[in-house]
Amino acid sequence: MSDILTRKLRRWAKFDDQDRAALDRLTMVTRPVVRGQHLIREGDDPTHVFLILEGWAQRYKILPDGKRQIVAFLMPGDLCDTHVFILEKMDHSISMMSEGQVVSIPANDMLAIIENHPRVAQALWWCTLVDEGILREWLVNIGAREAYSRIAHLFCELYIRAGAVAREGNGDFFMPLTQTDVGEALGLTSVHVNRTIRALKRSGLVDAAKNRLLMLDFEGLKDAARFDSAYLHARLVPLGG
Amino acid sequence: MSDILTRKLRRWAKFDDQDRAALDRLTMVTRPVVRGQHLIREGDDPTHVFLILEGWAQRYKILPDGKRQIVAFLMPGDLCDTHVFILEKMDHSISMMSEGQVVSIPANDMLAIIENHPRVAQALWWCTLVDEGILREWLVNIGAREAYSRIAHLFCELYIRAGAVAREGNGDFFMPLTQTDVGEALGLTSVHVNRTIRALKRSGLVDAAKNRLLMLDFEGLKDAARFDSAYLHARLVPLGG
DNA sequence: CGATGGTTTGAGGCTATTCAAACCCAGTGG
DNA sequence: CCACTGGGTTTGAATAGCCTCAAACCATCG
Repeated sequence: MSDILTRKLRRWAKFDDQDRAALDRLTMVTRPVVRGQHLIREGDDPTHVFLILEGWAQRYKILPDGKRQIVAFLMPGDLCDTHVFILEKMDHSISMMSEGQVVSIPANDMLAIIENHPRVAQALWWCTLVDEGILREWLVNIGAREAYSRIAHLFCELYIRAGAVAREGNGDFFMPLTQTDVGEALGLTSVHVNRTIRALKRSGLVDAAKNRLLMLDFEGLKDAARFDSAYLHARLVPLGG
Repeated sequence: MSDILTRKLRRWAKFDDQDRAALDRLTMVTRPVVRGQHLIREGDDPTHVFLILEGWAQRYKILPDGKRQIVAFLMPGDLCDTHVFILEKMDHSISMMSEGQVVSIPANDMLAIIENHPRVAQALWWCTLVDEGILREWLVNIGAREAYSRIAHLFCELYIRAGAVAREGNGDFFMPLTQTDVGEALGLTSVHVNRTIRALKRSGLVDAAKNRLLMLDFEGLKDAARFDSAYLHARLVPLGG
């Protein structure tokens, strides 16, 4: 189960046995985490990189007036800030949205693998670029789409990133977001998110249960969102197994 | 003038003569560009990295319905997508907002310098991280602030990034954005941007002329924006000379 | 001097917010 | 086993912020 990183990175680079071994060594010591637990906080001095093995996390900032803006969702296989330890201080926080398992990788180990395993370094670059692409698309989503398509777009992205497209036939997948979370990610109030999600349900596009989202009509949802998965780059090709 | 990159990167790493020489070699051949000219377009296969020497550029995406969302402003010293050539296809376009000078750096030269000059590589990483931080802050800005403080926030960022804080005593600096640009960057209509900017003027915080912004009360503007420059990291320390 | 691109202004309408309360469900403890 | 609690969802009514459409204005430029 903890070779999830290798499996993810392998999409973007051919690794030899040494690469794989080095990656495996990183992910030896896992640590259970509970819902709400912080991996790191704004203002902290980052000394470790986190790898999510199980569960979802959120990256967010808090404004002086108490408002919260979520700027990313992290799911199994995602690395938090591969190179953030270059900076002095975290400018945001990361907390778990569900229970799960994570690995804390010391900065030095990370640096070492980057120096000694160019193919791994390249794959990590790739991840960073994809993350940046997601950030840009979020900007487009919040800046240029209205609530209905905005929420639809987020659901499409999460569906694909969670790898649920090909895996589970029925379209039901783990998605531990509250409506408040959705609002804080998309710049909407939870009240409006509620009303809009029911509109999506009424249209027969999705349904929801606690911690689960049910894709009833993925094509319809993509339509509503004007969703174009190009920005996720190769992510959407799971090539299962 | 074309040592602007070296000067910028020097903030984050100590270079030796070879580092400096390698950087200088990159920026030998400059190319004049006019306002509106594209450096690269969505869908293109990126083979070069661009360095802006003079003038401002914008990074943007176009939606199916024709709406445009600007996701970044680039100014002298900024590199466009240091590693984007790892990806197959551009997922956005970059065009000049004013005339200027740029350098096109072949991907291979870029790769070579990263491999052979670890200090330069590290400084480039730093730039990428800062760019990502800016992207996150834009998300917060669009998602969680109302028009008045949102525009104020953008102006604060541009003022600092343009290096105008310390340099020009009077607070007047080059800023080639139309009100439409501001709107497309912040998720507002140009009409509303117009009204809001006049409100900022009425409050005595800024004034504007063609291609110029005049900071009348930077402290007041920061207040209005709840601006905290931490996300720009070391950028704001110009250490002139 | 007309053309063009950008700014300004007005009026009306819609989207999303605010505030407030009710509701539902799962977990907890008496 | 039922009352209680707390987090999350749902609903309503009133309002604010921002948008749409439309037109006028202004400066610059060939």
